[in-house]
Amino acid sequence: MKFYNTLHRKKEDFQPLEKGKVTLYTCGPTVYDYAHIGNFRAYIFEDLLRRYLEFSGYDVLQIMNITDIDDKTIRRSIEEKLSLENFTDKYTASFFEDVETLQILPAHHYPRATEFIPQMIETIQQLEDKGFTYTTEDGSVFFKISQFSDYGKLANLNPDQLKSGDRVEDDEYGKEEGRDFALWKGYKAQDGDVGWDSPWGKGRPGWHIECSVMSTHYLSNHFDIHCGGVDNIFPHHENEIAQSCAASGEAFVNYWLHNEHLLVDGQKMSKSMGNFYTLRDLLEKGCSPEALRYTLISTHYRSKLNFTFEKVKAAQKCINRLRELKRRLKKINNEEAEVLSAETESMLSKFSAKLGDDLNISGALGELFIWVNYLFAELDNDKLDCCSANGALSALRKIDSVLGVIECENLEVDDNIQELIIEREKARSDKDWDKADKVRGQLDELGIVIDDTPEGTVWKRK
RNA sequence: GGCGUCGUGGCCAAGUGGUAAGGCAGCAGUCUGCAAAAUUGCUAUGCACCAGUUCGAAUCUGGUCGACGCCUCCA
Repeated sequence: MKFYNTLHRKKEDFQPLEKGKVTLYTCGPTVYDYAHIGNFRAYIFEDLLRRYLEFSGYDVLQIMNITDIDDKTIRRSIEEKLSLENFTDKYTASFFEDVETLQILPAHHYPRATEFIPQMIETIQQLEDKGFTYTTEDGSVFFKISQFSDYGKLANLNPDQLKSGDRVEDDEYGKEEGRDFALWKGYKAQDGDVGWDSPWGKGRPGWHIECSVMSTHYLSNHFDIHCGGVDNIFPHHENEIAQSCAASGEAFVNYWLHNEHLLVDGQKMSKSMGNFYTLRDLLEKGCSPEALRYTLISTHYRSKLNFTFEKVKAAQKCINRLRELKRRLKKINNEEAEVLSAETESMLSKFSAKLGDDLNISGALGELFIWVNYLFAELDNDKLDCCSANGALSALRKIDSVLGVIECENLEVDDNIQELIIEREKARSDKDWDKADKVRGQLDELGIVIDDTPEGTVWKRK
């Protein structure tokens, strides 16, 4: 199994620190708004990684942070006249709802930044004791990059060439050098009633320290994998490395995995362009959660993903095909023993091998569909015995433990749809084809496709 | 300016030296009350362009063109 490690800009064999176990930290949401599908691309990539590691037999411990204290959460909570806690609780809850909707496996812990203020202060104190910091007049504490010789290794930037000033208008916190970053931000009036006491006065933690403290709290100073979006490589992850290594004196993370961004119609998603989608927006537009999941999962994580509704539609068709296969396989006697045919075993091993090559999902799906095509042909020719069918069903379940798109049929049949189907069945048995077709048209408008099989009518999403 | 990614059929996309996986869309046949689904057949002499290495290149080397990202708090 190998992954592309941003730290060395190449694929590397994956060797966990402890045999059979993986410690995984995945950068989570800043809860100041509903997450958009670009955010979810990251979480779904991380979910695929987690599921594949578990599929491969690893015992994974995953931590995801919830950033509930930063400029945006403070500003927005004040705008909405809510306490920071009430404000962030709302969006944290909506995040968890979305995670569930998308069948993302929950992390084992979701630490919130506000729950770790004492630990952050402690770490900043350590850094201060070791001479990595300086304090400014307003009670802010900065990390002094010039003290950390490895700075820039992850982002492949030369720290001496980091321009100071270009994009940093505010030295409101009074740093010595533009490239230094805040560990602790002294209290300012615009922070409202948000602030904690510290050895440096009232204030709040910087963003980067949060991840350093919470990751090592659960996973120890040195752990296996840290994920996030490419935009986090610099400065966020670079700063995390500096803080963590400086504080502990130990190595921090062995493998850094970063996902590329999602584009909408070839362009960056933005509210002003009107191409900004939250999960809720897309569900309202009639996309199914599993089609969205498939869409987000089926492009390699290090490639840019251009989100289009054509892709969602294609994804839905792929899922329908897998579900249809499952339905047909289930029709064959289910009580007998399971036999993995040579084709099925071959598919499983190739599927796994492709994913083992830096999560080559397209290659893996290619192998899956070769097998799917083969099975449909066997089914059509009545060549599949029940034991092989059971084996195939079992393989399908294994595959879905990684993909998470087949079983999650949250097809609660809406009564209206159910009634229409029954109405059409009756018309058909009366050979009232006009009426049957009319009802089918109505269902079509509801996004439902009818499939008359020898065992009765089956329906699915368009 | 520095660092980095990418360019494969109508669309998406795998393939890192041995002669183009897979999905979607499309066309035709079988099946069906008609559909849908499934199935069968068809759809890239070519992988941005040029030159080179090689018996052989989408894959390696050099160059050209084009798209994009990051360079301080955005997944």
